[in-house]
Amino acid sequence: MSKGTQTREAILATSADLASRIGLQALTIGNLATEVDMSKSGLFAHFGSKEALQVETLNAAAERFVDRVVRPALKAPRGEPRIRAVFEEWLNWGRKHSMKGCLFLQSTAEFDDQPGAIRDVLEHQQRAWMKMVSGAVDRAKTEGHFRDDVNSELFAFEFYALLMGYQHAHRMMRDPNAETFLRAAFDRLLASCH
Amino acid sequence: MSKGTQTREAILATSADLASRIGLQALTIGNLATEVDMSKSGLFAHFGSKEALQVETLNAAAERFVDRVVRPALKAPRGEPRIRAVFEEWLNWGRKHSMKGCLFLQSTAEFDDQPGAIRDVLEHQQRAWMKMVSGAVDRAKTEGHFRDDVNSELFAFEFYALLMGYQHAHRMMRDPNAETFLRAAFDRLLASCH
DNA sequence: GCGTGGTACGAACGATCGTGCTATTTTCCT
DNA sequence: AGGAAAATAGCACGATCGTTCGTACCACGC
Repeated sequence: MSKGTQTREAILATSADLASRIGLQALTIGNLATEVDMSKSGLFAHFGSKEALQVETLNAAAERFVDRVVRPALKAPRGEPRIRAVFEEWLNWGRKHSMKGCLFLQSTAEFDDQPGAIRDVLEHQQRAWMKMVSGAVDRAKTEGHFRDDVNSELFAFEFYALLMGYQHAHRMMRDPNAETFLRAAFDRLLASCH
Repeated sequence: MSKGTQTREAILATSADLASRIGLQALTIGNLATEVDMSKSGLFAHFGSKEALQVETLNAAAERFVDRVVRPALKAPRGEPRIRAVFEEWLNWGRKHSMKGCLFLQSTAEFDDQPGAIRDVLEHQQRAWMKMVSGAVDRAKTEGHFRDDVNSELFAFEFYALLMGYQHAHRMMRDPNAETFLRAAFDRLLASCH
């Protein structure tokens, strides 16, 4: 790996980190440069514009998300087990970034009202994620794990809602029961599909 | 009402409006002053600091929220009807601010990682809201609408999660089924309490 | 091992940030 | 109606924003 792409990846990792704490808008080239111990201009040269930096931060983070959440879950058998695996991997991933919050949820809230390249990337990512979940539900139906009349898109909606609710309870309210509640609600959701 | 508090309220209304679009951090005294057609310094004099402006924006918005969502719902009979009323009023309130997003959900995502006065205010508001919901559930239990073993805090968790999920589906994904999904999930939640 | 191109830096730009000060205007009470 | 008080504006400040430019360095293929 050339020196260029090497520092580039280091920048993007730190950027995702910082952005998930302070937000993708509040991220500035100056404080990011300080964080990675580079000059503003040296860092800037890698991306050409702040918006490009933001977009690439999201894309790089999404790649890592797929690597650490989606891909591992694919090792579970199709259908319901895989859905449970996605759920567990997501939780694990959240624990790793222990207290740093989810960049996607944060950015989504920030940019849902601001048309532009960033919003477009986010919407595309979210759509892929939702499709992945509803696809897994469809498979669970054909495998016979779920009833035939289960609405897979509705499932994805509720599933995503629970994850958002968990983040809120965990990070904003510091509710020690957050995970317990999440699991209870998730179990109830699964049970409703049998 | 004196001139001062009058412009002050106008500022706070516009501020909540603007903040719910671009975020509470991205809100600047300059663009807010332009929006309300005042000078930067004239506006600034009302609050003394940006943080105070942000805090008061949240508090003023919370007052309006109580006026337009919580208070009207109190006219419904205690218990389950009131819970349904809160749900409907929340949806109505969202429709009024048609496409402007929820300031509280947005700000919560922005500040859940940033200790300070703003986070404190948000946490306090969220806690009051959750307590209001779980309190209504408790009442529904004593009224006999809900089973005795319903966990009111878990209900509040799921309820809030659904509202967040709806906002996400509606605003980020522009999903035309968002409301349908929300209602279906809410009905399922209620049904699980009978 | 040398040259070339990719990589990083320092300085500077105009703009805007939040925040003071000092006038000036407007409101409100007697 | 007049005068104190409140409200608003004007101007300036240091800091920082994203971005540009010229230049130095360092890596790496020949």
